[in-house]
Amino acid sequence: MKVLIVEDDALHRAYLQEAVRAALPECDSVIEAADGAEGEARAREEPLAHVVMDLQMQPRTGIDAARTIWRERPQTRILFWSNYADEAYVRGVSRIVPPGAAYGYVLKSASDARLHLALRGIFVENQCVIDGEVRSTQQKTASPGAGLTESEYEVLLDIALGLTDRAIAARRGLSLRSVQNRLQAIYDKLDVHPPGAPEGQFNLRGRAVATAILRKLLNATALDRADSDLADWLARRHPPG
Amino acid sequence: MKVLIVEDDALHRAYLQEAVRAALPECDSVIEAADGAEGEARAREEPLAHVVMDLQMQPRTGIDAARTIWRERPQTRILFWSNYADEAYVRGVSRIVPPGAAYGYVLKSASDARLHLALRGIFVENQCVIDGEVRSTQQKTASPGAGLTESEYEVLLDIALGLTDRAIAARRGLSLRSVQNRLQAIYDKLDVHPPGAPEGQFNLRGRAVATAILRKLLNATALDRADSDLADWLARRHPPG
DNA sequence: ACGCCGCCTGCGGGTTCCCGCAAGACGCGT
DNA sequence: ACGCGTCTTGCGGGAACCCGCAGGCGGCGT
Repeated sequence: MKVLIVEDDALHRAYLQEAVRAALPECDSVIEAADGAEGEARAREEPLAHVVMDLQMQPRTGIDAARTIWRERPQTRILFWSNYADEAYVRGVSRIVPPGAAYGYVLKSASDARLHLALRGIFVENQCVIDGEVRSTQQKTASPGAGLTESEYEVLLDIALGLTDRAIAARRGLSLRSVQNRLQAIYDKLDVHPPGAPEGQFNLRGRAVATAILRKLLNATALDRADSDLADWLARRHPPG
Repeated sequence: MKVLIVEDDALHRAYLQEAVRAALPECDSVIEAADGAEGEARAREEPLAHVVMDLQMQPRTGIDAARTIWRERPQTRILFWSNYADEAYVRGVSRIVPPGAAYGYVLKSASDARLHLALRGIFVENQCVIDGEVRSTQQKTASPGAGLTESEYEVLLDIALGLTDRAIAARRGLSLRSVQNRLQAIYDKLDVHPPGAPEGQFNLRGRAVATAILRKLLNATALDRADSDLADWLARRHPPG
């Protein structure tokens, strides 16, 4: 068995190397990559079916790398190893995992034992191993009470990018009023309406984005990706010239 | 000489311990703390004049800890050791460093040699040691051409929090129009005006926040702090009841 | 078929935002 | 004192936003 480690922090990389060798005696070769792009290249070179992946890397993130790896070989088993369980990350991962694939999500703050179990569970037993904390935020997004719909989440990204209602309507193929309906649903679910403060204190649109960021529903990398997508779409609509 | 290390990641803490012992043979005792609150406590217990401080910690950040340490003993020398050179962090540090104090800002991606030099420069030679990358973003904020004024930055935080123009005016003691002037200056400096896209594509207010985040001018922790400040202010204005 | 429920859509109006114009206020150099 | 630049404030209007109301679809249980 070969294992690929993609992680930009040298200390963490060394620690992972150690942990993999300890947990997987059947592993005869460990390959390291220091960022997303290098990780994709290594995975392409030789048939690697086992990857440990950091999420926050520059400029290509772990999600970017995982997406291309899974696109080429959906059976690859990937263990995501991250500092945070932000909803933005969890959503990002959920969106790209191929049907039936085994993967894992373990926090860097987890104990050696937890990491050990996850490595064996995913790479040997073909299970999905998700840290409890991650699992709970995962469930929050699915519950229909709170938790935004996928389409509401898209609109949330759009207002976070600073698009007008009209632009969102054009982009998502909706009427203006439908966009505003989604917005009201978002305001409602994010509980933006002033609790004790007088009316008119908040710009709901702005406040929604702020609370989304404060609740880790949005983060800088998610915004970054959304902004590139938007740039692409704009370029297609108004070809350069 | 005693040195205090405040860092939540165990691996990085161990690495720092090693680096301090290697660079400072005159250091006879190294004390460790795993978060901001513990760091403040340790610094208070014994007269510690030399601190290495991580910035991103939960729940009390390195900036929080440094502020209280410096408030009690302004002569303390602090080396900030962080993953990023986000303008939000750099601004946060600049705001709290006491006049004449020696401090440093080194990135975690720096080489052992750079860290070594910084440790000796700050703790022994009483110099300020700022990584080049950090220095350049520091200068960007000072140049009057680009770079937001302190007061513009405040207003930027306010709109990022979702306040209305009127609320900002009340909070900052300005007229409505002045707030809008600041906003226009922000829109101008952040280059929010549609480059090729047709007018009406963007909600300038929202777009300004988005580009500020994309350019690392704002980040989640800065927003978090601003939101607490806002909550305090609201509580003072509308006492609970 | 019928009613119910959810989502999409148009209309209307009250509020907020964006910004050009112009009149003070303050500091600063000559 | 004078002129100049920067900052502040008021006014006004066009655009965008927030949202209640009402009608039109499509699915689902009885």
